[in-house]
Amino acid sequence: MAQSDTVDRILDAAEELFADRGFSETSLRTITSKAKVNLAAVNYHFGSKNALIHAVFARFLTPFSATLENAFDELEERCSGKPPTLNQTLWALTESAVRMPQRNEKGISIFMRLLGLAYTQSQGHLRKFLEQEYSEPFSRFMRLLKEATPQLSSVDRYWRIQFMLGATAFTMSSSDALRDILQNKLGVETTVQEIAARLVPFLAAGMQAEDAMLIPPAGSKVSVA
Amino acid sequence: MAQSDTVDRILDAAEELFADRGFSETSLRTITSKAKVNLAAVNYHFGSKNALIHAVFARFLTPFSATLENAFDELEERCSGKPPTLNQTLWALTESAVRMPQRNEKGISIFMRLLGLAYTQSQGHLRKFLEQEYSEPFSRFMRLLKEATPQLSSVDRYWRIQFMLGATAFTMSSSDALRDILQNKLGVETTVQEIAARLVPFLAAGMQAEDAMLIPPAGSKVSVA
DNA sequence: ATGCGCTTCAAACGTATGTTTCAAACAGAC
DNA sequence: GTCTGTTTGAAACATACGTTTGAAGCGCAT
Repeated sequence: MAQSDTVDRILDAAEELFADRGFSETSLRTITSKAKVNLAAVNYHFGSKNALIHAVFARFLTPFSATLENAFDELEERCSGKPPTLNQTLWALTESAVRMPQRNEKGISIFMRLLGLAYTQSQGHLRKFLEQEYSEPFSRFMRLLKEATPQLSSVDRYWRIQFMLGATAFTMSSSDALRDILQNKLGVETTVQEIAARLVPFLAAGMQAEDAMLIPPAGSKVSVA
Repeated sequence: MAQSDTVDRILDAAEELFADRGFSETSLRTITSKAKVNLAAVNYHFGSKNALIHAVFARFLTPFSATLENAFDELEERCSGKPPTLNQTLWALTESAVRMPQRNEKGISIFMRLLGLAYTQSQGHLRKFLEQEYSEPFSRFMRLLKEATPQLSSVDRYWRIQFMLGATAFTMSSSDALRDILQNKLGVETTVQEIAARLVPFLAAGMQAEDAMLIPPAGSKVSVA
């Protein structure tokens, strides 16, 4: 090993194990054992377990962030002034995720699962890290969404964006389990790309839903057609 | 304390702490300290930490399950034979959740957050427990959804239901935080009921979206209107 | 008052975790 | 070959966890 692939082996093992079980549920000993490196190597190369978690995210988020910026650049250029549509914006995001160079066949699935975990499990340090490092493409995505849905009030748009994030993060964070269930129940194989392809129309339709009743039916009975 | 409110104090503390941080991240010592009971009380009254987790879920899921069954009964009776619409079904669920008697003002938020955790964090034992104990109302909800969306394929419906669950669980699980952000950014007050009122149309629209492309546009460029 | 379940309590147990230590192994420059 | 800075190795460290223990406390029927 010329200049030590220890770091990469640790990152590979950690990435997969984190995606499988979450962060607190994955011990350094499990990681180093899977990576076939010494236990102390993690603290030697990364400093701490939290720093390792950051490194795992940085390794795929940094190139993804760049890819995404390029996709947004192309999109805005192609639209030459006119704001891109909602579908275009969502697809730009999806394509960037799907087309990321993957280390292995599970790459995109792990990628999504980690993103979901980042949202649902982040205990402070990770959230801070992600906000500080990757706020720019996130802000840009928000701006594009705003321009693509001028008919929405700020409040409506705010909540619907939350709904979109929720559906995405939640689905992706357990997509392996969900895929297994589907496989057993209906005998259908599903790729992450197909899930994404189903998700985008769902999100776009929800985002552009007619503004319905703001207050639920007064009585305890439901009477909405 | 006539017949010991220790059990309830433990359940209250555990419920809130679990919702805040997740299961592995919440220690029995934190729970018993917040509940102001002895550490051994958990194992004495519940047997184990996993059993405590089950008890926390059972305490709110059992009455909710009953409320939901009633709501579905009423709904189907009112429709007298005809399958209820998607909106009606979603509203029945929403109303049941919102109208559940809450132990405190954070009740519904904790309720949702725990449901989200159950989905994303469940390490086997919890999932098994929930599937065994509450499969009936869940199946019934699924059946109603199926009848309300006959135009969807089984696979499409399956994934869109996951999207709905995700948007709901995710949004509700952090609705306190999200409400605060909205309050600060746009100066708007929002109740959980209003969030639900915005969520249902979003979900209904997504659920009934036109079946769009199943495979993303072939080239690297996005070209969907 | 006594005895009997049930509950609480402080303390300990065994195990697992993240982290540190320090000597050994190693690679490359001279 | 020898030295030097870097990386690995086995072992230990301190801490936190879930769980168990056995004595003390309590309410209550007798």
